[in-house]
Amino acid sequence: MSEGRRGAVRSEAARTAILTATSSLIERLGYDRVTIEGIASEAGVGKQTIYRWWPSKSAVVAECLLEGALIPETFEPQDTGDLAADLSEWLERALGFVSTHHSLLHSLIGAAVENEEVGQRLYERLGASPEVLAERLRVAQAAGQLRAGVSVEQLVDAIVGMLIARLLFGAPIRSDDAHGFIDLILHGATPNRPQ
Amino acid sequence: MSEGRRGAVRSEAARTAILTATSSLIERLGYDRVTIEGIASEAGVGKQTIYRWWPSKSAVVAECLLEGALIPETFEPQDTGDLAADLSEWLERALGFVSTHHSLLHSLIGAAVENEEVGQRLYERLGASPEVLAERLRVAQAAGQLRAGVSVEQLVDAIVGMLIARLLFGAPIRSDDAHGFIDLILHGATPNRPQ
Amino acid sequence: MSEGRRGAVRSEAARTAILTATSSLIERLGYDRVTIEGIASEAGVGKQTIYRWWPSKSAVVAECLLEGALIPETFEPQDTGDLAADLSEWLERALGFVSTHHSLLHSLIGAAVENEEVGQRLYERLGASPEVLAERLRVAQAAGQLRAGVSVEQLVDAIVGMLIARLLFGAPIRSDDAHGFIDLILHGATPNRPQ
Amino acid sequence: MSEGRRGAVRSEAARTAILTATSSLIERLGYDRVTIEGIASEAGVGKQTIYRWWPSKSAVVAECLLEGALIPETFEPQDTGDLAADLSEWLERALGFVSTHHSLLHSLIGAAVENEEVGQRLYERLGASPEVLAERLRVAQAAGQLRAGVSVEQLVDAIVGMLIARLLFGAPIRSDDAHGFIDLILHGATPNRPQ
DNA sequence: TGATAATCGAGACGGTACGTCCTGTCTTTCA
DNA sequence: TGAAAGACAGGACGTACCGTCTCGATTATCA
Repeated sequence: MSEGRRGAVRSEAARTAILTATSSLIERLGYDRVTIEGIASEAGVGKQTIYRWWPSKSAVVAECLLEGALIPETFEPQDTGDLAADLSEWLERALGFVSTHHSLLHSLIGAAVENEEVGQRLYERLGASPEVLAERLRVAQAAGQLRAGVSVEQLVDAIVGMLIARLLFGAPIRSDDAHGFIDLILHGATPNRPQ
Repeated sequence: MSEGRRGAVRSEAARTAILTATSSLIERLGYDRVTIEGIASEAGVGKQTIYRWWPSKSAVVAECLLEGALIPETFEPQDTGDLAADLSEWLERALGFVSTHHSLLHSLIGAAVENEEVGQRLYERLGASPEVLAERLRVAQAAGQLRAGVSVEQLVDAIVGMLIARLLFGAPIRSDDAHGFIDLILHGATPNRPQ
Repeated sequence: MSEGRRGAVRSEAARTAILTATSSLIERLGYDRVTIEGIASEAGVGKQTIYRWWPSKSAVVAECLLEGALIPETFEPQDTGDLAADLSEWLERALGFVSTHHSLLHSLIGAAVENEEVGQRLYERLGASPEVLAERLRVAQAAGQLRAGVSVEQLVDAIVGMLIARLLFGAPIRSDDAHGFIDLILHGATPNRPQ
Repeated sequence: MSEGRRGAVRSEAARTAILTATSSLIERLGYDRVTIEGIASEAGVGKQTIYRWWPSKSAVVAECLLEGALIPETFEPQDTGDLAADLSEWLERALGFVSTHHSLLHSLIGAAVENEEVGQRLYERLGASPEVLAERLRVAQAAGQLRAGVSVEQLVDAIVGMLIARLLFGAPIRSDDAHGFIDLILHGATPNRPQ
């Protein structure tokens, strides 16, 4: 078990202070106005302590997301058996959060561009991770609630993509869009479907 | 009629040189490694000439997009009467472009986070502008090819959002996803639709 | 006589406005915080109008001195026949002016470093020009009031130099130093002189 | 004892490189064509390292003078008991130096206008510091070699001032002026002195 | 009296340097 | 020996001026 490791061990206090400071600064200033020096100073920590454990600012942000320091809530679709209701209810909650934390989310998309891991963590936090949203869809697929040939990945991309697109392009976000959007996705845009 | 404007007039040569240099540098280095100083030097222009006409790097990029300096091609859905075919064909072209210019597009999303106008111009260039994609959909709606109650905006967001989501989250992009995705959107994910 | 000069003639109004603006700005800001653009703007004049007639900022200052725009008073030693009294009275006035316009004079020394002509004009304005102070001394020399072998130039340099040295090195300047200094210069520092 | 100072210590190598580069550039280009960026580049140093320790270009020059980087020689009057001979010999050396380094000294007067400390250091370097030239004069005063009522400060100002005046106003400087000037100062300009 | 030529205010232009901020690395001291 | 403090080389920022140029309007002379 012991592999001859000597000397002081990584300070949990410092690590926590860094994540807290980062989250707080991002909320106050937005991602791109946050600097490593600002984090170090806010956290009462040396810059080197940050660089020792993370390769970049965006990596710290990724860990903030992982720890729930930035987005404490979780958004998981339920499984009541009613796919449309479950998805609508989930998307309503997600859209509600996004609309009230518009600038935070906008910031995080910026971080995601720099660092793919941030994107993944963000994806997960909003309940759209492979293990959560996709799982719910796969359950539905298994229950025959999805057409044959429908790609779960495409389905997820359509839903999450709508969310991202609204954030990026400044379109208004209202949680009561949720039902209509899920209806569109599940039942299609055309009036008649070939059986 | 004359509104008393005196003094030398804006140099079109300088303006063009700046847009050209910016486009070239973004393609070579990626948006976030491009600097105002780099643009000025590449364009053979003083920094002040940039700051005189644009407030920020991202604003220059927005104008590059507007002028077609970054994305010369345009992607407009046709109107053959067959909505599914038109959209599939268009999305296929767009996905093809995106997949072969992955890093450019990734860059531009970064610029779009900084500057909403970049997002709008990017949106438009990909054929998803209100005047183009949405127009095609409205035509379809008028022709009864869309269900009542379907929001054209949501439809567009779902399609473009998918594109953005793939770019951001590193998912593979292949132009032969187009048909399946349009089918999903138009006909829905569920096997039976309440009539 | 006429050498075929065609076109508009130099605007005296512009010339005067420039000299006035320059003098005013130097008094308010000090020579080195005055800029050509500042002068042009204050004078309501185009930059080119300054560059057309003067090669540099310091040349404008030299003309300001020449016109008495910066130092309206003149300081000329009288000739009552009493050399010591004349010089004391003159130096007292000069030191009085210098002590009450300390920062202006300091500024002008800066201009003199850049442009020798400014030095000459300054020199003249304080009454130490070859045509004035040196002339008074030459009169005294002719009247046998100066020793044989005494160089008038050295005498002038000693007096004016003291003034400059005090300005440059921040020593206090009081007009009642004048009598003692002239006494020193005229009668020497040593108690006994070889006859 | 320990006053709790943590962190890396000031780099003597950087400090020396900056002073050396500054001196070299001033000699090559003259004070006003030297820039902070030029110094930094010549010294292989970041600009911030200059701004961290000096508030301005002229402050760096003051330190150059203090370290003897610009004027390595020192000019101190001897004390052989013969005041006139000591001062003549000293002034001859000083004038000799000034005449062979005319443009350097001209430059330094420009720096002295910007920064009083440069003036003081320059003063000192030429042997005219309170602790040196004035001391020699005070010794002479104590030995009864100066008249009662003669101000040592005025004496020093007359001598150094002559030097400055010649530099500023472009008068020729020749080291054989020294004897005559000291004779003038010590024995006065007038042929007869009231006993 | 119209063409020519010079001036004027205005202001854009290519540049240079400013002083500040931040990056990522290295060094010193403390606990 | 890990962590704070902080100095370091470097690079970009956005601003201020430089000295030149171009623009349209306004004089003045000459043909």
